[in-house]
Amino acid sequence: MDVTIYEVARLAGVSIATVSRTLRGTGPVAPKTREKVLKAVEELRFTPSRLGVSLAEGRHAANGIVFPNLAGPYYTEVLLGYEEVASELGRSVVILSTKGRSRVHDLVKDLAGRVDGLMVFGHTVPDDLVAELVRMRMPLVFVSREPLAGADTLRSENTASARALAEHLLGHGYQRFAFLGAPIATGDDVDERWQGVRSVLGTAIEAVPTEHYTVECGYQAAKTLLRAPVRPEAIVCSDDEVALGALLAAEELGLAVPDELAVTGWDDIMAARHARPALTTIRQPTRELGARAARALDELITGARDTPKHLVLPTELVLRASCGHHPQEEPK
Amino acid sequence: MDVTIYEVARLAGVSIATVSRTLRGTGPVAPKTREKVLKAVEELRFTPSRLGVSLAEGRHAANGIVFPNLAGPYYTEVLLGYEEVASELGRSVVILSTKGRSRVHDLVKDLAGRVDGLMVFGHTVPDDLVAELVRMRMPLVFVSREPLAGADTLRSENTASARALAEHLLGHGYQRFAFLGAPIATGDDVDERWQGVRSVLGTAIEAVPTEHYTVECGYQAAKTLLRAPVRPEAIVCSDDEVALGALLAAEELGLAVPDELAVTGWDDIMAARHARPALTTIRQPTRELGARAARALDELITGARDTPKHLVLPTELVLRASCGHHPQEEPK
DNA sequence: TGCCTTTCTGTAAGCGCTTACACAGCTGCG
DNA sequence: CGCAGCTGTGTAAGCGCTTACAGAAAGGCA
Repeated sequence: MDVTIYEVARLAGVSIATVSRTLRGTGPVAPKTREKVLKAVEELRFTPSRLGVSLAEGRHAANGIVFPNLAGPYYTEVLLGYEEVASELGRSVVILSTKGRSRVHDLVKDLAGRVDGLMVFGHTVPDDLVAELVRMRMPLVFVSREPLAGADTLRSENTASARALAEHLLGHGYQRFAFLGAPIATGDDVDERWQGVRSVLGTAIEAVPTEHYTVECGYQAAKTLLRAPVRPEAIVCSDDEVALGALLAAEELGLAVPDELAVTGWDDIMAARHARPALTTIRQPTRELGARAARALDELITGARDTPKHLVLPTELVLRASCGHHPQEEPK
Repeated sequence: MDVTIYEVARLAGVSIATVSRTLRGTGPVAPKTREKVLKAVEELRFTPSRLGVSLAEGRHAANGIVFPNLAGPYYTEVLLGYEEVASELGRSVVILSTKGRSRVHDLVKDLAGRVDGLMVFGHTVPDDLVAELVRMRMPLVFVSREPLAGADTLRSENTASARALAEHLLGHGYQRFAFLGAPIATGDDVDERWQGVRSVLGTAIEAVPTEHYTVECGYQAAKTLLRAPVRPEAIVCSDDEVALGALLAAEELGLAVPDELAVTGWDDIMAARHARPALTTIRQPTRELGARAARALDELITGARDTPKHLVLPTELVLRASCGHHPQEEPK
């Protein structure tokens, strides 16, 4: 990244404008001139400076993404879908993880200065900053968050599948339930799941918070819960990782799953399939979430669309062994 | 990102140089002037354009990272460690996934134009491009690749732990082995693992290739392998995902693990712990790999160091149920 | 042959910052 | 009182590109 357009121009015996035109294909260039320029470019191994181009064009050709962490497969998958499409559209992806960070505000702001648009998970960015970004017309797509004005939102369906799950569990004959991993923020995915489940089970289900949505926290909370004098027959978990923790706790306490205790997860991460018993869960179209976010962002950035869009993608109930026995049962 | 330093200067009644100096803290500024400037900045909600700053400073304040994909937890963890430290050092992270991409050459080149330094996994970048990047003195750190001139390399230990694993398996009394997920590139991690294992087991172990290092491919290859007239007593897998596939295949074929078949993985991903039987594997310091890469890159970028460094991080054998029964055995 | 187009190329003005350099106004000392 | 030495500020030259505009060369037509 040392040789500039000037040196190419000098070597080719033309002006920098001609070099630029040749390389970008804008404006007419005589075949002979083009040849000279290309030869000089080749010889000097010239690559236009991204900085120069961006400054002149007034665009970064890059997208940002803000996520809490990448620990689980969920965020990873979304990120992959996002990066793939962004790359297809000629944009790089700049990442920012907020987990365990102070100064999130500054970090996000810095990120915003490097990109043409931003995808944000849930509530990882403080509300006042969101407002500021909206005000300065930064193209924004939120994933897994309730709709808000001035930005796209993209979610996977939670309430209906939560109901379906709850009804399936009722079908198994369970009567006492717990929801492990109670919602932390109103309007986020977990909150919707909780609302959906409760709308079916009513007072038969009790919300049990966990500190984080991790295996470890799920394990701790489940151990406490399962040691209580009256324990639930089925534990609906906020996500697969918490559910895996619950499985560990059950195993440790000598409770057979699903015979003595049913457990369900959410997301269908890889470990869900490999756990024993395999985890009943709800599959999200993670990859597509990311891909759609990238496309939506592109529309906003290019100005192909200027009214926010709010989309909800369908999910799928995946029945495995952890919620009870299914002789010939037809998955809904 | 609309208001420029000129407008701030005008509003504050000073020159742009003074604004710049105030904001950066370079050079002296009279208290009263500073006040005026800060007030104007506040009022206009001014944030310096990253592009302008970078162009003038001649640096991006960003690092790149090239990985094959993010499917498994391995790359994810490394990425997280990398991003965390990079962010600490004031650098953003621009990602590039090469999986399923044509034009990798162009994509990497574009990436190189956006960052001050690059971390690259294994052999994801074509050799000629690597040579070119080295030639143009782009700071480079390779992870999980054999040392090469002109760049840092960072690996986790493979050979010794492979030997330890092989010896442990011999201790269980097994005599026929297979290595599932045979090395694809010479000098990469898997190759080293294979070499290490073979150096102990010699002709008692046979290499069985898989198309990719995934659960699916491991499953397919294992099924074929286990149906053969003479099947191995222990399968050493190139990584955990392949091993999980092997577990699935064994289950499907009605083979009890570990009683009729031992299986081991590599990496210690989350699913390894939750599989049943839990997977014996070798833990890599993934997070630290990323963190160290970011620091090494920083040294190279700032010029604190100019001779390449080649580092190997230790790994740890994690004994679980899948390799056989351990009554009171002391893990090595 | 002369003039109007077209085609091609160069000049120069940004894009938004940083910073070397010059200079003005003060302070303090001999 | 004069001058060296500060401190504080502005001017202007980049950083590496894109592109509007203008002008030169060449071709077409009457």
